[in-house]
Amino acid sequence: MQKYEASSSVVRRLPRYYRLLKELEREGQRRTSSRELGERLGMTSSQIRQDLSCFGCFGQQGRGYTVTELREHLECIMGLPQKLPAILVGAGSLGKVVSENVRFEQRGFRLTGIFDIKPELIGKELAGLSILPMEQLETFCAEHQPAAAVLCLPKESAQAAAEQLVSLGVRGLWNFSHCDIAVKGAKVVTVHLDDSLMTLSYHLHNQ
Amino acid sequence: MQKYEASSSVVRRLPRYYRLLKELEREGQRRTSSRELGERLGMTSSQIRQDLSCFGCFGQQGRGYTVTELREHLECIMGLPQKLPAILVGAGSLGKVVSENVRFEQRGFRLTGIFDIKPELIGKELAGLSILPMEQLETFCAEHQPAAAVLCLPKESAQAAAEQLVSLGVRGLWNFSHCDIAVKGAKVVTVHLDDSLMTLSYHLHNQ
DNA sequence: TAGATTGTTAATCGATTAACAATC
DNA sequence: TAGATTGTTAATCGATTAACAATC
Repeated sequence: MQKYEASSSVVRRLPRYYRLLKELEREGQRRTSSRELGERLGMTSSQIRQDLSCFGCFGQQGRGYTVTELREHLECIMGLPQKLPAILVGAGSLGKVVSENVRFEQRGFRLTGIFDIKPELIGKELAGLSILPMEQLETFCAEHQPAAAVLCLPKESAQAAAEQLVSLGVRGLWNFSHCDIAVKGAKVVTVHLDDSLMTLSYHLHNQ
Repeated sequence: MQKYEASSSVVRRLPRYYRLLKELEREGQRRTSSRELGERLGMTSSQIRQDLSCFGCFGQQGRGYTVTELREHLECIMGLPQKLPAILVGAGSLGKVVSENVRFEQRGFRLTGIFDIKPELIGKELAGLSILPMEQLETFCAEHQPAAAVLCLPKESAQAAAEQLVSLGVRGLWNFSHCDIAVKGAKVVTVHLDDSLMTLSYHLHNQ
């Protein structure tokens, strides 16, 4: 596994590049250039070349890039083929939508377990998995070694659950709880829907 | 309505400040300082003072900030009390969760209408509103003048719906469709769950 | 008064853009 | 060969951090 040196500004843009390349593939386009990519994304061709250069050389001077080839390279850079085992903690309405709507298999993960604390949810099926009680979390993790966990918990219990998960070997958290989480030894990516909506409010308020 | 000059880096941090201040209020704390805020958020006190200075002077030299006062200022800066009328377009599973879980009233908006194209959803209730058919969108907008719309549509129909909404007077779009949207005359804030998950994959893949 | 902390100006750092030699 | 476009180095721009006078 190759390691790269890229700033978080660069990493945040990789999925956009990936999305556009898949779109170009659907449109049947074979080759492209940093100029074309830049135009379609509303950014400079310089930035695209600069970003890609963090990871290697994927084009040909004078000829540009092969769409499929570049798309595959981006997939590998982001680790999408690895399909790391992941679990979902919290099977309420939000957890349900996330488990059913997010295409984990195409995004680097494989959902292998779903947990909730509520007795009435245990045994119900979600995304093809039977919801398990939190008491089984420890033995499940020992057996299946999930690398990541999706947190769909109320904010009061999120931090404690995060710490438990990390102690059980989880290295990445995708956090939907309405709070920030701080844990040592794991990467946390938080989705703050409320923050996103507030920035929209800001922009509408300030012209 | 006062206009401010703040970069998007600053705007993105405002909700975090706001969240922390509400937390401090819950903890019963009266006063705080840029040093304390910075420590709790893992950033420098300089940045916090610099960010706030885009909008005015909210502290006292030597004494810091009053928690509640600063929280109220942030609320006004982000326009949270304005409660702009907003509609939801697309009442599928994602739209359902968004309408039921997002606290629009505390985030600058008021949900006044929900629309879907599927006949079997029309008339059903969601977030206290009866789902309306898309055919009524135009007359509804003429009457209620929604300032914003939440888009929970498949990516194929998102762009066209966005354009229609903007032509009907909508000035802001909160986009959950799995695509980017480009419209003139409106602010678009897109929530790319897939992108967020891919950055987690990237970080786990690259150590 | 002495210590603390703001708001702001200056210095530094990092990210974006421009330029260009290499070469397809 | 001439035109196009990469990968990379240099220049510019913007954002973050440091420093400090003002003052509570």
